Amino acid sequence: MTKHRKVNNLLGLTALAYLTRAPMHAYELGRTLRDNGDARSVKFNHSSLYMVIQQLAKAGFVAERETSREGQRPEKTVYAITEAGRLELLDWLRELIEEPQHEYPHFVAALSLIGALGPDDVVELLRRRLHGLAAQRSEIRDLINTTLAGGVHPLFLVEEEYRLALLEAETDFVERFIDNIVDPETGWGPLWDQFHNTNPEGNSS
Amino acid sequence: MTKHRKVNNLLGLTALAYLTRAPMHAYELGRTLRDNGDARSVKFNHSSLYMVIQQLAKAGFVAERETSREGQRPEKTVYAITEAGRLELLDWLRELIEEPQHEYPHFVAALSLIGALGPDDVVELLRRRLHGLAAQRSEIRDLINTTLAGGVHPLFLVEEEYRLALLEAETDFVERFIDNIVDPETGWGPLWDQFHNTNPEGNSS
DNA sequence: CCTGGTATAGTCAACATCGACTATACAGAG
DNA sequence: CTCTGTATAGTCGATGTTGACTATACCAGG
Repeated sequence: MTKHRKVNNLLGLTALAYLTRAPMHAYELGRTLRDNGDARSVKFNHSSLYMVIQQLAKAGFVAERETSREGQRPEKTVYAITEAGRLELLDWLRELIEEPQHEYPHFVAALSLIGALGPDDVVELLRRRLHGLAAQRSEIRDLINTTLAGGVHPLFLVEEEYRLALLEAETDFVERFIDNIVDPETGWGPLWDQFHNTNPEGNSS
Repeated sequence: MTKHRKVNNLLGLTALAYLTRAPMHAYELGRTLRDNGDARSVKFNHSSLYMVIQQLAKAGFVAERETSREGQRPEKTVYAITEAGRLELLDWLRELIEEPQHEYPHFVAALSLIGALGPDDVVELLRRRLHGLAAQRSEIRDLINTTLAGGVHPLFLVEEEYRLALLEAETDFVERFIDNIVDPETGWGPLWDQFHNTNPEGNSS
């Protein structure tokens, strides 16, 4: 049933997690997040961070600790997590792990409208996608290998392993899909072509 | 390189696709979308639709065709796709299929912060997730079976097949993850526990 | 005949997001 | 010693998204 959270932005979750380690100001949080590579897992936008922290403060999950300035630089406001914030973090994390969410990946949307393109066109595009997928996979594999080589426990790489698993599944899917289209015996090509030509807009119904 | 599109909302893409079949007004579009089951593939919100159509109109991808009213009901404005809109639709679809996008699923965010919870807790939550995943999978399988039984070509179900493939991959991943935690020989449990107790906030660095 | 639920059709204001901008400090190139 | 690029720290405004609201029509149950 996915609760209505006062702050409903995963950047907020990440902020709470970091603030349990130590009070920080917004910019520092952003930097840590980037350096830690968590920007790969959570959509991170510099200005969103300031907004999210305001929201967290308004909701009582973090509290302003002190504001200071060094020289002529802009003032910085340090925030600390509150007890309510700790509870929210744990509750939210538990929910995210416990309940699979219905999400809307771009590729799903594209697939649902794929009839608007012709089969030859699609096969070519899917082949290019396979290259992209291979690139992403090897990028992740490199990341994992070099990180593990640095002595980090695999627990801290689960999110990358997960991503990798999904990319592999997608690759398999795309390969099967291509086969389904081009198979000279049972391929969907001819039928699709026919449909596409009499009905060049596509999408079912 | 993902172009900056004037309308950057997949609901807009879907709207364009539907409008290639026939001019429609906003509400009708929404209904068709729901009845067609495309609301499962694209995040659909009643009021977003009106906004998106305005955007499409402003960008010149659709044009107001006529406005009419029946009885005392609100006026309805019928929109038709333009030539620019047709081109945009094809170009956009091609891009979505050709280039895998980096996305940010909720579960990835949760995994990246999972150290904030203890291993026993996590195992329990993951087991519950497995149930949820199984439910989602069988829901999709039912949908596919009944639709195919209705004589619909599998091409119009690729998006559900894709979703199913991802859910299966996720299931495998979660099962492996649980094993990695609980394995009495090599399991991460003890180490994780230790880490979690000396450092109850979690997250690497 | 009245009432509740739902389909029709759309608007609106609150809130969220994101790119662009401001402004200082500082290190290195030339 | 000036110039340029980058790190620091944050604000602002345009745009997007969402839930809640308005208002009519229509059908079924009691």
